Amino acid sequence: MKKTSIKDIALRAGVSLTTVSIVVNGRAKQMNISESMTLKILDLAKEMNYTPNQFAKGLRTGKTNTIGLIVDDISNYFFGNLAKIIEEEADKLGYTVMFCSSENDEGKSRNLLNMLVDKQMDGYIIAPTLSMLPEISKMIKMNKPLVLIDRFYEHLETNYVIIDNANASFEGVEYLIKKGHKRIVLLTNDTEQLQMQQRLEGYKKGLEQYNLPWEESLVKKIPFGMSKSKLVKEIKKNLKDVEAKIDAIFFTSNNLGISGLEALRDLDIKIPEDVSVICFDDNDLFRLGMPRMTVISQPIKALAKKAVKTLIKQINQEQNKEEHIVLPTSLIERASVRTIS
Amino acid sequence: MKKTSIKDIALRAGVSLTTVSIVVNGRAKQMNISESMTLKILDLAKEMNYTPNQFAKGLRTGKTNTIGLIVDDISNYFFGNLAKIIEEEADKLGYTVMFCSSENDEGKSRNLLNMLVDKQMDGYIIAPTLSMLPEISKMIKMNKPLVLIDRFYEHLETNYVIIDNANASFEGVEYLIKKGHKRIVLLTNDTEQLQMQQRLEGYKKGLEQYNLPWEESLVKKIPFGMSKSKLVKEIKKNLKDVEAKIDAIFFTSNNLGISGLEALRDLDIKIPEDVSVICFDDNDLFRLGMPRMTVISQPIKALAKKAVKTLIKQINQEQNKEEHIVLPTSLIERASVRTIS
DNA sequence: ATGAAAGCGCTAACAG
DNA sequence: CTGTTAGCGCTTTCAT
Repeated sequence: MKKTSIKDIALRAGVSLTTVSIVVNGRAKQMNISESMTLKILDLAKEMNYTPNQFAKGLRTGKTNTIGLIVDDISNYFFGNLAKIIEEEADKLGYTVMFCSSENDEGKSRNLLNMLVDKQMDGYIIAPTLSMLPEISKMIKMNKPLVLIDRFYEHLETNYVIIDNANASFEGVEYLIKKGHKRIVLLTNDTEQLQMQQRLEGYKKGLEQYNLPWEESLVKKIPFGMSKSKLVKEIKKNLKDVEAKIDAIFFTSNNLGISGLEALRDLDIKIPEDVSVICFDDNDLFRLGMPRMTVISQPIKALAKKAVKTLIKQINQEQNKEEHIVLPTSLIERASVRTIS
Repeated sequence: MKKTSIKDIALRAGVSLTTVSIVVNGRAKQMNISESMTLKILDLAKEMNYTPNQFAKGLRTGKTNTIGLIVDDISNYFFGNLAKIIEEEADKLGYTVMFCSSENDEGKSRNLLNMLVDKQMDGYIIAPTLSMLPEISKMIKMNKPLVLIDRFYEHLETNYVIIDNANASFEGVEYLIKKGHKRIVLLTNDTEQLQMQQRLEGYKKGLEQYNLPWEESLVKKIPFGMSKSKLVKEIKKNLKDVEAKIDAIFFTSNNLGISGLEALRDLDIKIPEDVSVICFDDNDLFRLGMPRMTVISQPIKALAKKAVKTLIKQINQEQNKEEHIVLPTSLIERASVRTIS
């Protein structure tokens, strides 16, 4: 049982391919096809269970109605939710989404990109890793619709939608300081990625503004891309030597926070009695774990919606210059920070 | 700057399209193309940055090297991880994955299915909702490679890979009973989906085997597809009337467990002092929340791998009959169940 | 050992 | 108002 094609319909309707093509593409009216013929063809199409062959269509028109999405890790809370909403939004506009996880793997990232370009997505939403820069530049030169999300490259002219990382981080540190914390560990990743740099900036600025000394030893940089169990070990190692002399820890990501909690538990350090904790990103564990975490929450829904909207605008060539969208975060106060008097 | 095609290469190499096609598809040897020509073409292809046009290829061969994956919700812990591993495995075998979330929405599910079929995936991995049955039957009749995951239809001959739900649930109940619990609430979804039915069966069998009375009022069925906040409310409502007279609660899914914990906290019911708790599925909250949850963990990795393997086998027509794969779960003992003496 | 040509299903320019 | 035709890029059969 083969798929019915436009030809089959034309044959049975006794008209030409063109007529059928026009009708099934909903352009009967503007092409002045007779009502009766239109109806007849539509009926036939339904009866014969016609669906257009996307390859032929794509080959002909170059459009796929598909957008490619590359994130670090689809199983991660932040990206999973992002992906979900992007899919929902895209769906509303008649697009489907092809997801890929880059796994923060240099090689894989670039392959993915090439593969997606191969498959001729109509556009791309990408949480870029550093190694993607050459590929992404190339795509921009080729005029591929593209929006970066969560992070961007400083010297690349392109659409992006991100959060105000530096300010978010500043607010976190400020909050801790106002609660009387002085010695604050920033537990972050050892990466050049801009968003992490900016979170570090915000931390510095916070200390500065409140005349707290900058101490190199309080900034702990963990290598990127470790397995969960390794990460826990690494955090423990980093925490051990400062443990006794700190007031608070600021985890700069979801993953760091989750493994950080595990590490603290293993070390039998109590939150917030022994040390206050604040995390970037929110999730079920932070929301409901004990104690409930005070977090800096990203506007996931808004990020996703803006990204899709911007991309589609670009695809439809309704955009005249790059959009740089920076969304605010919100600090959600819960129970992981004590007051020091 | 247009994409280079096989034609461009042929032109510059001074040979025909055919020769180029053969070479770039790695069939030079078996077609006896001269070594020098092969090399020349390959070099040219690289230099000109050739990548095949997937539409043309697809149109011609009918293959896409893409598999479609439909899950309830990509942002859910279980499905997110499943999706990630499926993608990894597929990638190893040269396939890419197109994900969609069905949102458990009857209408959307069927649209998705049709859309994926439209896009001519080479095969499909589906966590089916009940409403998909007609579409899925149709696909099977059309001989589309297909494997169901997480659940299946009892009377449909098809590949599936699932866990032994009834036994998993039985083991959970047995564990509680052996710890001295007698009045066990099963908090589950109000759905016909087979896996939930089987979890109910397992619960019943557990009670039976240990001569505990079956009480209708201890089985709480929550409607499917609620928002998180509604779900919490609903669980609270269901728990209130039995609260004082129960020993333990068995949540039959990730989502129910998460919102269940929130509900219990709101009601100020302490785990495990006031009530013991056990959950289906594992996640960061269960693993690290307070108290750490005793759970029935699904072998996500194995499920994903088996699903991909089975599907690819079917795509390659190396399969002679349906595979029904049932994987065991494991009970992870943590701290949410007390011993009653 | 290589080339010519047909055709996959569809769209759009042009013709009538 | 509808039909004819060319061509998107690729693979494959058949011919040489």
